[in-house]
Amino acid sequence: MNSLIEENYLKALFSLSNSKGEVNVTELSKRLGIKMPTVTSMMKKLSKKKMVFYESYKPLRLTDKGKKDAAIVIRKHRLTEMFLVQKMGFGWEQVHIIAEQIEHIQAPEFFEKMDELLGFPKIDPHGSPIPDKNGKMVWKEYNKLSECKAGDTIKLSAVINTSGEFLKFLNSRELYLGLKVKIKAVEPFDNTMIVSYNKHVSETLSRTVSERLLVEKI
Amino acid sequence: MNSLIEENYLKALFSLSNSKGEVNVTELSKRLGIKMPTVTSMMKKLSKKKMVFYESYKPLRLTDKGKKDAAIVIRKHRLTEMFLVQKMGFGWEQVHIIAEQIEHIQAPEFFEKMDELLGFPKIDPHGSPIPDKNGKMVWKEYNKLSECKAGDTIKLSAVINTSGEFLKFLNSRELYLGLKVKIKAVEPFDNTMIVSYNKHVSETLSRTVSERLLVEKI
DNA sequence: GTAATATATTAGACAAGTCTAACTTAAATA
DNA sequence: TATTTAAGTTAGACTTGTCTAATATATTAC
Repeated sequence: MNSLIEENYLKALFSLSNSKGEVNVTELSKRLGIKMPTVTSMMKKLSKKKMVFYESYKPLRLTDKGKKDAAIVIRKHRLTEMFLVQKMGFGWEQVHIIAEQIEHIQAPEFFEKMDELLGFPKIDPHGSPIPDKNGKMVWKEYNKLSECKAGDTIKLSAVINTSGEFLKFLNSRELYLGLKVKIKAVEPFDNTMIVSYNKHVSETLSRTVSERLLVEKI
Repeated sequence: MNSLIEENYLKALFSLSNSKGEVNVTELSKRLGIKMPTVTSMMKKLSKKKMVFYESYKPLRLTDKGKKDAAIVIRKHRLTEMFLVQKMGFGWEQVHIIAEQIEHIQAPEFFEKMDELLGFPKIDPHGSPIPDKNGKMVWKEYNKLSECKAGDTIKLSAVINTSGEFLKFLNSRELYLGLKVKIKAVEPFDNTMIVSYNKHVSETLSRTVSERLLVEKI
């Protein structure tokens, strides 16, 4: 079992590893707002617990166990955020700080239940994958279509919040996962997108739609 | 701001004071599973913080501030339990340990939201009052009617889980708060109660009903 | 009212997590 | 390559919350 504080180190190390590749003590120290000597001593401790590979002056790396434990904390964070928004009516801007606390609750059933009530989402509304209860996660961070700009060519990769209505809409326009789409223009006024794909030379997608489509740039 | 650990001391002291009147170090120590010298030193600390009145060898007493802070933790605990049961589908036996952790989350909005989603309950399903967000609580612990026995005379004091259906049922039998009721018999088989009140010489109440009625013994 | 017992406190140690100051190693630069 | 600078570590102190052993105060019983 990891302490709350150990969990925070693991989580920070996990997300830094994913965005930067190699992680050094300075970066981890900055991310956590904790001085370097403290970080060093925690790395030694986590090394003893087989959570990180640590050698003096070498970059920091999580072990498989460390990765798993970190992913589970991230899972709890993301499920909590979604639960707060979708089931309790909070706004997205409010939920991060609450989830930072709830992610440390030790009660797997609690998060299983959230997962169930949310319909077992695989990706959160930011396009970040939600690890499963064993810490396994689909390896990709997606962008929202709404964040792309005119001229981009992208591949549709996932959808958020798969309501029947939305899926029906996608079907009606022959939009499916894996599809290559070119963004022809973006209306500055209401962010409506004009796109083309396959035989569809000019299709209009509202902001409501483009925010629910996750894509990879090509 | 109190630490999680301070909160646990306050909570324990609060509930012991309510059930026993005077509280001594031994009792608090037993309740918390923490050795007496540790308790003594925490009492000194909480005394410095104006949370408890502490004098060597004297009984322990919470200050108004201490009571308020304790009541807020209890509020969070009780709201969490109700939320877990009523909104997330947990069983009553599962929720206590989870609530013990969530009660320490520092995010008033989170508990306000639970309160709202639960319809601002004043009493939890055990008949214990839920303090308001300022730590004020109605001073009474009720018993469930279902826990009374044949021969008891009681006063109906509160109802749990006030669905429209249930209120309609109470109305139809002319059962109202404040009513004096005599328990004539309890069926050992299904716990059905035979009661009399006013002009109703013999009325039958199912277990489902008697578990939702909170009473005071007379 | 004194002895025995129960209750409470003091003193000192320990673990976790933090810090600052001083020192070491590695990397960058001239 | 020698030097300067950046990065990392060691040493030692501090805080919070815990413990055990020893001591002090109340309470109970005779």
